[in-house]
Amino acid sequence: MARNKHPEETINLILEVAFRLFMEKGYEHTSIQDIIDHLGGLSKGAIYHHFKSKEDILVAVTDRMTAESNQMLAAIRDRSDLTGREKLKTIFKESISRPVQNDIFTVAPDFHNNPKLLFSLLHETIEEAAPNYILPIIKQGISDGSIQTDYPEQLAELILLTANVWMNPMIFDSSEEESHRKFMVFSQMLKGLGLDVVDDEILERLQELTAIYQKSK
Amino acid sequence: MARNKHPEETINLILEVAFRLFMEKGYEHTSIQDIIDHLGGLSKGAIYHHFKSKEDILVAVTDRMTAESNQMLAAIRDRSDLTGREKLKTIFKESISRPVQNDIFTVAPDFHNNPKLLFSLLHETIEEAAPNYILPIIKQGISDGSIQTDYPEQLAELILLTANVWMNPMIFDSSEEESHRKFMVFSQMLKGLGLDVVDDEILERLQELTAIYQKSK
DNA sequence: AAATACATACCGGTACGCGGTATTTAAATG
DNA sequence: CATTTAAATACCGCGTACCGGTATGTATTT
Repeated sequence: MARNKHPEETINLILEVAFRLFMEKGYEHTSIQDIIDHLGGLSKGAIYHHFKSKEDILVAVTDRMTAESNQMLAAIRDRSDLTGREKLKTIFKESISRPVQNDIFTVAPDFHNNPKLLFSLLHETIEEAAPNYILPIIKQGISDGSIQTDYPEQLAELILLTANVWMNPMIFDSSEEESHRKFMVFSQMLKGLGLDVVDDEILERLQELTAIYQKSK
Repeated sequence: MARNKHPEETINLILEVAFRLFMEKGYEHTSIQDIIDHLGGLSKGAIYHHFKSKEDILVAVTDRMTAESNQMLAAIRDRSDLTGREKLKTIFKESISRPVQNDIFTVAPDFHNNPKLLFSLLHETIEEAAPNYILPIIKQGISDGSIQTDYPEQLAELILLTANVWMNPMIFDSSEEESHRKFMVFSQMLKGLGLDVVDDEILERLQELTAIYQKSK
């Protein structure tokens, strides 16, 4: 295949194909050859020119998956018109109406056979998203008096772990009712931790979303 | 090597070797040949006679890992001299003094390079341990009035997810101080969910254990 | 001319299949 | 009860297909 004047297109192609295959067959059951076969003429050399390993592709894929959501988190974090508590509330509303991974919901992936991808996401959640996005907001909330806690770091982790993993219907398949009950426990938990950020509007939107996901399966 | 009259001994040997290697080097970096080399003369044929795949060995290994802990949970669940809340309290005490996977703490495995094993454990926790052991106890607690909740299933899941995954120093490497802070948030969370089961004795033991784990690394 | 974007041929290692053999177990026979 | 026999089981180890990754070559762009 002829050399591409815009290599980023090649990179994007590789990532799109890899993403789709990782979702369909799982990371471990997707071979480099599988990816090549769906690249439309490109070869192994192309892949290993742009990525140094298969694992490197996985990291790039997960980065891509979380990029959109992270941008949203960063934007809210950097606003100056909201208290910490209001920012958290905004995040919950946003992540429900425009769910964490928009593309993903159309693919309906199966995390059950994708331990490596799941782990990658888990890692991203705890090591990146929690300290970089949620933690600053909680700290601000402590300063402006809208949040009370002695353990901001742990709170940030626990919130994201619960929200992004436990309540994630792609990871733990839940019926609409179960999802709702999880959310009730979640909001009760937050209240118990001094974070009263869930209102009725959020609750309604969540139920709608879960219904949509169920139908797409 | 001569044929063993008691094949279960061979199976046990394979599982013990596999367990150790999976812990030391991770599942993915342990080859079948590695296992064979530590089997004392047994061959590839022996392995594939008793197990149908490498993955099959992993499943058997994780089953073994959780068996001990599950026995403890079942024993407490079936006692008739305790309220639901007291049972939960007992479980926390037990799982701290004799931690979930006793062997593991002496091996100090690296879950960071073991996504498959981690996933296995996660799955076991949510799909088996929570509904079969914690849930009945919570339900009893509701009956005998020692626990109040409208969402017993979700509570069981959340408790175990938090305790077995988030607070697991093998999964999320924490300093002694961080572990302590996690535990404070955990107990605060339980309190907020209507489960006041953590006392000072439990707290002390946890700190001791974390210190031991830190030193063995 | 130098750097970049790919292609191709190749390497060591992997999980696993499979034909074959030795041993044990159980049933049939004397 | 003793012996033979048939079948099931435990194990061997080479062969195979495939895997991720590398080294090197070639065409295109800058």
